[in-house]
Amino acid sequence: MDHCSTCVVRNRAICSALEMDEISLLGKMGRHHKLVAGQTLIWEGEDSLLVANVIDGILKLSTSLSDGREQIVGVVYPSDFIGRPFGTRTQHNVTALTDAHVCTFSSSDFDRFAQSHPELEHKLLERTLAELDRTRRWLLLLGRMTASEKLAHFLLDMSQRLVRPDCANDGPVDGFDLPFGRQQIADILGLTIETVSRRLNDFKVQGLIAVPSRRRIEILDRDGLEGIAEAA
Amino acid sequence: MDHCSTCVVRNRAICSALEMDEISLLGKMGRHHKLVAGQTLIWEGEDSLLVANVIDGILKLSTSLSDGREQIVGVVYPSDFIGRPFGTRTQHNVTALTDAHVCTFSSSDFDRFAQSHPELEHKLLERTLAELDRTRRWLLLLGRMTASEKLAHFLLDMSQRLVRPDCANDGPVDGFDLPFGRQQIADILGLTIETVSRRLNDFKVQGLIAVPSRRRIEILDRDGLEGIAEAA
DNA sequence: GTGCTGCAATGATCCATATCAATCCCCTAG
DNA sequence: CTAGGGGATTGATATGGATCATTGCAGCAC
Repeated sequence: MDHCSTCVVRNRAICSALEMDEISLLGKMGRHHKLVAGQTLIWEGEDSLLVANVIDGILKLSTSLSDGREQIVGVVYPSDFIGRPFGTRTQHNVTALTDAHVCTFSSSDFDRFAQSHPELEHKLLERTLAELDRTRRWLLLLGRMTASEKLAHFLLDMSQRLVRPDCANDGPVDGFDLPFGRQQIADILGLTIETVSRRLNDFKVQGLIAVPSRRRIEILDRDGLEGIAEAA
Repeated sequence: MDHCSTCVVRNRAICSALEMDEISLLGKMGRHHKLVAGQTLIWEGEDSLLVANVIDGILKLSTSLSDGREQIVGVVYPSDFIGRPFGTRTQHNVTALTDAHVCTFSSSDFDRFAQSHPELEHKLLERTLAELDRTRRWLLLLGRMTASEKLAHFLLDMSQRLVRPDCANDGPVDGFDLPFGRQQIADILGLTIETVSRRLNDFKVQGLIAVPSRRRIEILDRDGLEGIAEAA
């Protein structure tokens, strides 16, 4: 597969510290993949050592127990990295939630490139530290919050994340389309579909949100929601 | 405060990629602190930009809600790093669980040093990636496991982590002293003290463990515990 | 239109864990 | 020795969310 010019261009955002010809070098090493919604890129326990860069679309990282209980452990957006460089196997499934484009690298190619480009490693470190912080806040949510608090947090978080990429990014939006079905929301928050549905309905009744269609959410009373989400 | 030779020596473990004189340079920038059990090094929301390296002892990272509910989001062992370099504030409390020694650096000093020592950044990246994986597995535990499963996992995890530093590290040990009280176990697992106590007692009755004193645990039937902890 | 199919909403009931309330058991001070 | 105190255990009860079952509804094929 030839190198993909989209990857080359998009990698610019991530490798902004590198000069142009090095960016295209990285781009040439990558392979471009189209994923359809629901398609899994990496399986938990699979031994393909793969690293990727999301060009477009939204993906989930998930792990599950043998009896089918599933927990989503991360949601990945355009320009984010996927996978585990430096010789360790990826620990979770990576599945596209929407149609998506990714640029994959063999872990060893990427490692070699990264080792000789400290600026890239630095960026990666900053991102990883930020992701770790986000994941730790998520622990608080899963371990100590009620269903309503979880959902309020989730909706407020989504309103900040799901800004349309084509528009100027100026803060949270009050109406957005979730890339998740109810089951996935449940798997993010450690709840069941039914509880998600009921608490969402509570919010509707209380006039905090409107749900004009299955996946569409409109926040009507942001302060009210924040009141439920409470203090950090 | 003078630079601390212990820090210089211990930093060797972390900065093994660096030559000796650079290690002592880093050591010289650090300040050595003694912490007593229960003492808090960094408060959530405090604006001290601080980074540290644990020399000795065990510390917890925790966040809490305004009404007092607390979640431990990380446990830190000797040689681990604490804090958030590169300009972001630490997001959680850092509290010593045992008496501890740490070597602190001002975030800006550390950043400057790290930027010019890619080997250090690389190590830090590897550690951060590993910690992220561990934290994501913890999400599964908090979101989808029952109290018994949580506790079984916890005990098995402890038996691997709490190898005595003075002994050869050859795998998990079946008897160990927890550095946590019941409340802290509860705050790690997202449970209440009472539930921790009861499930622990179940394990005792089932002959899986013995609890000769408050903080001591002896694993009598490892396979049995693993059966409860189930599949990943 | 009719019927199917898959998700979401609603309802009824159950149960694991939280909550509230006593003890109990070291451990230390005197 | 006794007394006091903080953590841990144990007990009784409440409840949030899970579970099981049904119904509703939008999209699509025919």
